[in-house]
Amino acid sequence: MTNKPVRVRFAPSPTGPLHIGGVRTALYNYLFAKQHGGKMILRIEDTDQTRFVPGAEQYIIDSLAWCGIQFDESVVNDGPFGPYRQSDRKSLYEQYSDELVASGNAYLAFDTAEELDALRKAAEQEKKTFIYNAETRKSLRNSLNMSKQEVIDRLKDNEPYVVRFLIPEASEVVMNDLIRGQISVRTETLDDKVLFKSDGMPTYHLANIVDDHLMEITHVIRGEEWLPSLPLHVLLYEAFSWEKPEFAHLPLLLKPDGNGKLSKRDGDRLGFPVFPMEWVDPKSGEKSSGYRESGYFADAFINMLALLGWNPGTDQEIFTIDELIAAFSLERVGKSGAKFDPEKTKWFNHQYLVQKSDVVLAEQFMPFLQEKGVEVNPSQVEKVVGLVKERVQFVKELWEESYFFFVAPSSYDEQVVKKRWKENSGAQLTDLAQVIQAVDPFESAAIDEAIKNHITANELSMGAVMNALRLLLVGAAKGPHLGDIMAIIGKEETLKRIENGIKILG
RNA sequence: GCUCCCAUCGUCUAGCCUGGUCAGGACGCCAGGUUUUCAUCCUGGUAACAGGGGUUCAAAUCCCCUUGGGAGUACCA
Repeated sequence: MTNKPVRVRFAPSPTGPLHIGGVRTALYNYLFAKQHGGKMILRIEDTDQTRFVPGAEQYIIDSLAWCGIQFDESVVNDGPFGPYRQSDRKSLYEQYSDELVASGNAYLAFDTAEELDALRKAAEQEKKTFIYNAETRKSLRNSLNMSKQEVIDRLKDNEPYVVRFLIPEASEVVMNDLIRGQISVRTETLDDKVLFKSDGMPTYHLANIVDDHLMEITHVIRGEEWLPSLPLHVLLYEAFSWEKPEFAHLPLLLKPDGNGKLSKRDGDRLGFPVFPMEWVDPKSGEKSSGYRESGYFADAFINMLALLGWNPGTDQEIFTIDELIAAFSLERVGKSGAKFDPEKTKWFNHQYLVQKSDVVLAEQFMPFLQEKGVEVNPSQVEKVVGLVKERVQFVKELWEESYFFFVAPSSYDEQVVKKRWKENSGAQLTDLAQVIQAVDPFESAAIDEAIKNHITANELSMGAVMNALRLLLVGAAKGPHLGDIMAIIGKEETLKRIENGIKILG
């Protein structure tokens, strides 16, 4: 490991929304950078102009901001190593491509895409894979097989060409991965990847190495899908005689059912979001749900993601972002893919919801109340939220557990009526209403005491009376302590509900 | 097909490097308890070292094979 200041980058391609696997990669980069007092860089890798999706770059920026992942240098937050969008760095790459050709590490190839396609198809017919390598490159149309003059003539004729990396023959590439340890591959199995495309843009492989070098990236933390191209990247660093960064390839996020990499489609198919924020495809108009819109807290979402593939080695599961920064380490990132569990994500959200103050929750609950046409003062909502927050996972579920604080029951749960409403219930509650009427001040403890005394004095059944009372006040067999409910809705409303209920149920 | 990576409860995982605790925790599920209801909460339970060979007094742990899974295999990233 070097002792240079840590610089890591998250380098997405703006070809669509960022899914949770990408968010996790960004998160691990962020945690690593923060822990080491280093810099976190966002670099947009848009070297493929054919895959440009409008809005994707902004989506990436916005959703990471929602997650609380901040960048020290990015397309919107310029720094000393910019620009941070590869299309804006276009003019930079050709010289490096040329340098590799000049040093004999790369060559020009004039094969057309159609020719190569045909070759691949033919190979496939024989159950083989066409590889542009030592075996085949000698019989293809490239500068290795041409005289200098022929190459010059073709260039003069503006014949399209690509630059391919010349994979060294018969040697072993030995690589180190911070998570997996040493990995080695024989160069015979590698192919001469295109570094520079005929459209004047570099491929990912070239741009990524050049930019990581120029931006002085010290640690490349990326998804495991990049592991197969690590040998190429290592060879590229060696061809340039550049110092390589450390590499860490993160295990993949797998779909909850069956196998395979988690993909866009899985989310709405299985009923949970795969994106941090809602995304509307600009072409099809198709909508994909997001964690933010589904009611997840950003900190709960991040906490859940952090534990998916990494663990602290202790029993702690709830972490603030600062605790994550302090505890994170690449050494404790697992090697195997993790199936994403939507249920546990909800549990995390519940944990965070309960921890939030009543003031904050009331504030977030207000819009839902307004939507229901309920008018209440904030302090009232705070009290209600405090009483019911343990019962829900999401703010939006608060209504279902607390509507009876705001509106009188319009109907009574049939099952409960059957079970709790007896012939004498009406008479008992009429008497009880008298007792309640007399309570002053109208506070939970005082109400409880009055009711208890009344029940004891008259030798009534606590369960029978209270359950019937709950039915009239709530309309169902649910809700917090009855004394608390009555105190909050007030004496007048309490009596009204009792009277009204007796009228209906008899 | 080929190359590379991976393999502990249904899921996330600890334990593996430095062999020797009934293989630990969490989510889920089930049961019991608390409670005037429901939920929370508390207690308990369910459930795993993929298989086979070695090495060793002793293997989840070290080695090999098999099987299974994943990724990559574009002038995409």
